[in-house]
Amino acid sequence: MKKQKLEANPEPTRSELEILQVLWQLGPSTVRTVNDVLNEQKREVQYTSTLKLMQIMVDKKLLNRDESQMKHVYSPAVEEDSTKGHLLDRFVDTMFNGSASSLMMQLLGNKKTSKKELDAIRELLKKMEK
Amino acid sequence: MKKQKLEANPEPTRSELEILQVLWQLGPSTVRTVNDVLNEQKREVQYTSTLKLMQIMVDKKLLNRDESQMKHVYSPAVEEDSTKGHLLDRFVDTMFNGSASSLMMQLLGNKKTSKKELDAIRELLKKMEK
DNA sequence: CTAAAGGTAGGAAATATTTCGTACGAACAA
DNA sequence: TTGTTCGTACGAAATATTTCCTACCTTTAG
Repeated sequence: MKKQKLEANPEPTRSELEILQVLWQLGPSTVRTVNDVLNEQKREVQYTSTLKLMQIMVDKKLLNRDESQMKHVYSPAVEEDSTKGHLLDRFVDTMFNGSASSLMMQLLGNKKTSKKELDAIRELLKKMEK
Repeated sequence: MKKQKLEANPEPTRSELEILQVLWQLGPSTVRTVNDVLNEQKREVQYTSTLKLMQIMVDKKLLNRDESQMKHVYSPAVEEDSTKGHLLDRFVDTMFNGSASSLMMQLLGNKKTSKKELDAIRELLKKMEK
């Protein structure tokens, strides 16, 4: 890789997103912690792989790093809601031509969307009415 | 690339998805047609790049190719709904921990989701009741 | 017939992403 | 002190994705 595009908001890759999820959930954490969680919840991965990825993410401004301790402490540099919102937007755009209701149709057509989920969604819409 | 994972349903990459979109929309088409649409609607790309990608997609069983004519005619080998459904599932899983209503919240929090979209979604839910 | 236009095939290169080996320093237990 | 454990840094390799150059064939206009 010669040069990264130097975007204002570089999009996290899939693996980077996994790391962000962990940090959004746990708050500021060490590489060790993140790596443990990944191995528990996601997939097997070596410590140094996770380390490297998190270092890259600091370069990309996706994470902040507190180096005051020997064990560096990493925290998200991007907000959860806006990041997910942005990714969702792009997803809707590319997959459903920008139509949120098309996406809903897909969702509702899925067996995997439970009745409980549907009720929650109805609740949401009711609240929006007001 | 040594060996592709040989999955039953290889996931289309971003570029592959663009091509699938075109073919889902237009139906069976030549490389020339697909390439023209991509350059119009998406981004500048050389003819042979699109060709190569579509050839790869045939290998991956994402596309079918009719070689009976000199101008090969490509068509989707995967169904639009199930493909999008699958990708949506994974998206919900990785981004919203499997919660479709969380995704909805994001969507509703977005300015970009118009009133018209919301109405359409309500319609959908109403239909589901029955 | 000949040249130009347009098609496919194949491989190499460019780019992006992910993984990990190695080196080396600090902390800590014995 | 000494060696084991746990940390970071760096670079390279492995993998995946994307782009395009080159060769060569077929069709078509002249």
